[in-house]
Amino acid sequence: METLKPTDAELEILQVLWDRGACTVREVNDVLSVKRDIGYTTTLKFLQIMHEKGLLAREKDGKGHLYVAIVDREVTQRALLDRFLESAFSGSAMQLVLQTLGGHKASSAEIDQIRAYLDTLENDSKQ
Amino acid sequence: METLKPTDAELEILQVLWDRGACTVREVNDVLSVKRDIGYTTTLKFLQIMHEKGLLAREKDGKGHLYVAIVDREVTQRALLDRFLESAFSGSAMQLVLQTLGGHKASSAEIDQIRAYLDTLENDSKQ
DNA sequence: ATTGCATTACGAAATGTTTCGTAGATTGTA
DNA sequence: TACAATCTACGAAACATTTCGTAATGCAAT
Repeated sequence: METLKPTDAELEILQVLWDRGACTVREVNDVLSVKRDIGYTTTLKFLQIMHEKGLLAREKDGKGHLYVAIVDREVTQRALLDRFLESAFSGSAMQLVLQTLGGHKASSAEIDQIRAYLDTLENDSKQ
Repeated sequence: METLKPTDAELEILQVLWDRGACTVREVNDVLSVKRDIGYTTTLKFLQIMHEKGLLAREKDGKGHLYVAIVDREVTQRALLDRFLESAFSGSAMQLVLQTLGGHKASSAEIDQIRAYLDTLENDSKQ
């Protein structure tokens, strides 16, 4: 089993498909075009490559195709996170969490949510 | 100002230099060799490239050189984190924190440390 | 059936990254 | 001084990723 390691462009497309479900090439391209210049056939090529790699499924839809993500969002994020944690933070989850909390203002509600989650972590470890 | 975006190999080397301070090519190569096969001149080439790019400084040291990281560890990690957060988690710091806490067991002490930090965050926001 | 338009398929150029071979330079020691 | 060991510089191959041009195909409306 090949390690799950989408390229930047592939990840960009996965986000679109995770958010919106099955899409045509044109739909994906329209979304990507908002953020940056990209040709239609470039987007098409990415989708074809990702389909070959087994990241996406596709089905016929009238003239063209619908593409849909096969790989699970959370599973993929977890794999990416593990890799990133190791390469950028030498595996220190603690440092990553503190840096994240420090750099991106969280609302009181979010802070409470994290507290609640910490509580469950602590309780679980005491079983 | 060019965006701070070290490649994987460059990041690997930065970690070594951040941990150990100024190093010779041989020292860096010895560290990298523990994790994977890599030729001496490969390591040398990386250090030269990183020096050209302005990521590293170097000074003469007897026969060879000593290389030292110019870019700051926390600044670099922050830049990497921002990019990663956007590309892998669509910018949701919350999701990233929860996934990190969920996947990597933290000690009670670490959990307490995070709680303490959340407290300061909440207090600061009330000023 | 023919035309026109959107789509697909293919291939390859352009770019970025990693890897190392080879040649030449430097230093310490016999 | 000359030899051996170690280091640097350079260039290029190997590999991965991104990008798009062009040609072929499918479909719909005339």
